[in-house]
Amino acid sequence: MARKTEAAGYHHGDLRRALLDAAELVLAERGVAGFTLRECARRAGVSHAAPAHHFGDVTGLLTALAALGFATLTASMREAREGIEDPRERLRAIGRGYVTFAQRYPERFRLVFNWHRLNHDDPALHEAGEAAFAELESAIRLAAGAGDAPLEGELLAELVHAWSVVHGFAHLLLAGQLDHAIPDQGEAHIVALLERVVSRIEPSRRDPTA
Amino acid sequence: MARKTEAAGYHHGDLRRALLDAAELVLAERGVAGFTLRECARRAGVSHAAPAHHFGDVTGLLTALAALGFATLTASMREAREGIEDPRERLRAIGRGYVTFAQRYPERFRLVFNWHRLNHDDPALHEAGEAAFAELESAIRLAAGAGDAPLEGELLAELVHAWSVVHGFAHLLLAGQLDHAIPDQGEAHIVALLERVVSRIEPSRRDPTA
DNA sequence: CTCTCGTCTTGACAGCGTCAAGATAGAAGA
DNA sequence: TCTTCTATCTTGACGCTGTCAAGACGAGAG
Repeated sequence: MARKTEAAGYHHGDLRRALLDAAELVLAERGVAGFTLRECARRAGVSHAAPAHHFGDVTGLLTALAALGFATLTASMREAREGIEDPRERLRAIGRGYVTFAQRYPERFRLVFNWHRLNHDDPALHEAGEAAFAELESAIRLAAGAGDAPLEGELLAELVHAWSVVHGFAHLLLAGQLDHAIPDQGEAHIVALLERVVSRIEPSRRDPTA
Repeated sequence: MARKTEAAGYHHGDLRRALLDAAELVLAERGVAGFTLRECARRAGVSHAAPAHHFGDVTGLLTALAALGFATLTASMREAREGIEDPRERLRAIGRGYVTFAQRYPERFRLVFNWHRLNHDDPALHEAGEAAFAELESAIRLAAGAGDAPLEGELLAELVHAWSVVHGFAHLLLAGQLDHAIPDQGEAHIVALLERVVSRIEPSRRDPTA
């Protein structure tokens, strides 16, 4: 509805965009496992073989989708840290944004970090992943007061620790594993728990330049 | 080869076991995404519809496999903590065992924490997951000196933090995301990094009974 | 007006999960 | 010993999937 041009002719006009939109829906509804090229084509109103001309195969479409997913993740982290000046609080805000993304778009989160069914040589995917990583890295550097020191030793450990914490929390949450620990799965409980967990990220506890 | 009975008759004898063995191989080779019932049946030397009589559908077989995977994870954590008395070192050893499992059996790890394609109402799966969780919980309680206090507040946060750290590290490692941070992916570098990250798990830093 | 080329369709193929129906063989009962 | 029963496994079919080859279409260039 109200798309740019609802041209139903032989040539679609912006099929690539339409397929990505459809794929987004299919992914959200059916997950990575239930994702189907033909269903995407159906929703975009084209034949089953049309997607091949724009994305090659199913891996190509999922990879393009994953690149967009990374962009959304980056945006979620940026939005969360907006306006926060204190370096350590800023870092934790980014962590919250990371988990928020996973909660809001669970299937996108799963797709983006899915080893299979993704073309890891794709430049767009790689670049989008780098951008998300850079968001984390710069926050860590700021919080640790590391400037542009080489990313190694305790500084690297601090980064990987922070990343692991939020990544693991998000994954456990989506996998329903926190049910083991939290009987009451209310949103408020989750937020409170995340707050306590994120508070364990304390970059300047040690000398990051060691 | 040298299976119990190599009976090639109409009745297999221990087809359930044979299918699980075959499925283990298929999973390791092709991953969860490339897993197929028919390939399992082929390797077990039976018809394509035979697995249905023992596992219902593909979800049933994967769920049975996941239960076994949880058992392996539990064993890996137990083996890692064996003989270690110091509570905090014991907890970190369990974390190392967790990551070791993921490195040794990447597809099992992915399967076990896969929300889709698994029957979460299955009692065997639930029990096996509970056992793995109990390993972590008891170690946390010991390290925090919490006795049998209710699992909430800072104690709960400590548990979820420790779990998130190792779970996130394992996932990032398997997803190849640590390539962003570590150019040299040598095994020694990974181990050293994991050691530094795991050392961030410090249960008695605060009052766990708060 | 014609040609060309990128875009999309049609049709086919093998592989997949699942279901229904039938074949088999070991065990249980006469 | 012979029969019957029942769990186990096979066969065949269905619609779905991804992918490929060939052809139809249409817009823009010459």
